[in-house]
Amino acid sequence: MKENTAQEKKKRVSKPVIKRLPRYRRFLGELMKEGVERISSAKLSELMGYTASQIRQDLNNFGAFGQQGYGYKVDFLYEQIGNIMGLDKEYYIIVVGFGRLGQAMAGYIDQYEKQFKIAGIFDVPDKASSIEFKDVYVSDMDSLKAFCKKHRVDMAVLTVPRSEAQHACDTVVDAGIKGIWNFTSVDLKLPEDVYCENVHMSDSLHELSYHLNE
Amino acid sequence: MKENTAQEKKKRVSKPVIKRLPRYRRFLGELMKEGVERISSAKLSELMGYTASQIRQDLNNFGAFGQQGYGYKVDFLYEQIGNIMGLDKEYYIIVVGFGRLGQAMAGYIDQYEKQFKIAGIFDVPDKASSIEFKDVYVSDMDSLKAFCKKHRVDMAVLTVPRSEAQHACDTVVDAGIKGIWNFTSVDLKLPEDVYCENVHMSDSLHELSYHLNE
DNA sequence: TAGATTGTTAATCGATTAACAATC
DNA sequence: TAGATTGTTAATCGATTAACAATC
Repeated sequence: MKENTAQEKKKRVSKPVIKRLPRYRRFLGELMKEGVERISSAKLSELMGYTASQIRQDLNNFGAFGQQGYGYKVDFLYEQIGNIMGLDKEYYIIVVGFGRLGQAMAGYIDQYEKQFKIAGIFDVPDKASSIEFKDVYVSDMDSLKAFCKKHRVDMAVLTVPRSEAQHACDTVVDAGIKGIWNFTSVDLKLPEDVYCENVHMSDSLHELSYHLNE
Repeated sequence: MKENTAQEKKKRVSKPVIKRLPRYRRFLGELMKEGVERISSAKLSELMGYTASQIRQDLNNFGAFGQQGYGYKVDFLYEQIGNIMGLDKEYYIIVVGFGRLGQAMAGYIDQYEKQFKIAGIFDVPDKASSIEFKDVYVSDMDSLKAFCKKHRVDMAVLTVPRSEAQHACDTVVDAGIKGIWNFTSVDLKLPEDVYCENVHMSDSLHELSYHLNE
């Protein structure tokens, strides 16, 4: 994972650009469904609310995907952006914390994110093995590290209670996992080589509250 | 909600600042729990990873909450930021879509977000009234508008399937709701006076995938 | 008072937008 | 070829950081 890919030849891509990538792909996916074959940055601008200039700048961070005088081929661009984000590969995920939210996320991943596979589910002993998700049993947290030694695991979804968050995180990091999808409303302390994507529900709700009062 | 509050005397506060507010409050809340009474921007900087300069700039968008030579009183600042975000008020929420995710969110709000009250729950007829959350029955979507006429409703949590998202959104907007907490992985089309806070799970997961491949 | 730390103005940096030459 | 639209360089705008006078 450290070859000199398109992403790395150029100087580091900025955070705002990366944050926009999934949305580009999502819109292109919609266009594909509607049978649209090509699109110009101007049309995409109208659709997405970014300037055409920004769209072209964003894409040119990764390569020249368009054609002068023509625009972009929708399916080609969709695929390219997918590749840039690594969505051409498969990922094995474990779910840590299998309450309502953990179950919802496992269901979501299973149903909508085909290249992400639920490899294992972990929770405290009294919840462990009392429930089951498809063909995956819920195991005791204590067996997490051993499990990761035995099976490939690329990321962990953290859906444990606030109070368990840092401890669960430490366990997962200790097991060698490098990607965390964090739903715990806590900012986790992490080593540098582990990437954590936060879904801070509480922050999000409070921001909504702010805007209602503007 | 249009008085000349502190937020509005000064020129419009920028989006990045607003996004940081909930996180400030969260950290201050932690400090309070630990019994810390005062904190300087320098200490907070260490803790949160923003520069001290940025912290002072951010706060001074809303007023002068500190004291030269002393720093900030933790509990006072916590409360002020809460006020700025409108967290001194109560909000009535309806949950639209009561699958696993809707149930998880209702549970989360009920347990952790005390000033947000679950006023009603809506889903399609065959799910309606088959389940129940605390003292709230699940009603048919068709009754949503009438419900909002009768009861105060400040926001709607959308947790319906992708395919139903825009329709559910239209229903909610038609019922006069001005705040939407959107979990549907779809960008909703909205009138200008409705604010929508998105939790795009799919985008978030794909961003994580990107970073794993850097 | 002296020391500390804010509030605020000025300087820098980075991201967005505009412009246009390259080219399909 | 003429028209359209990209890729890319240059200009602008906004956000972050630095600096320092005000003041507790």
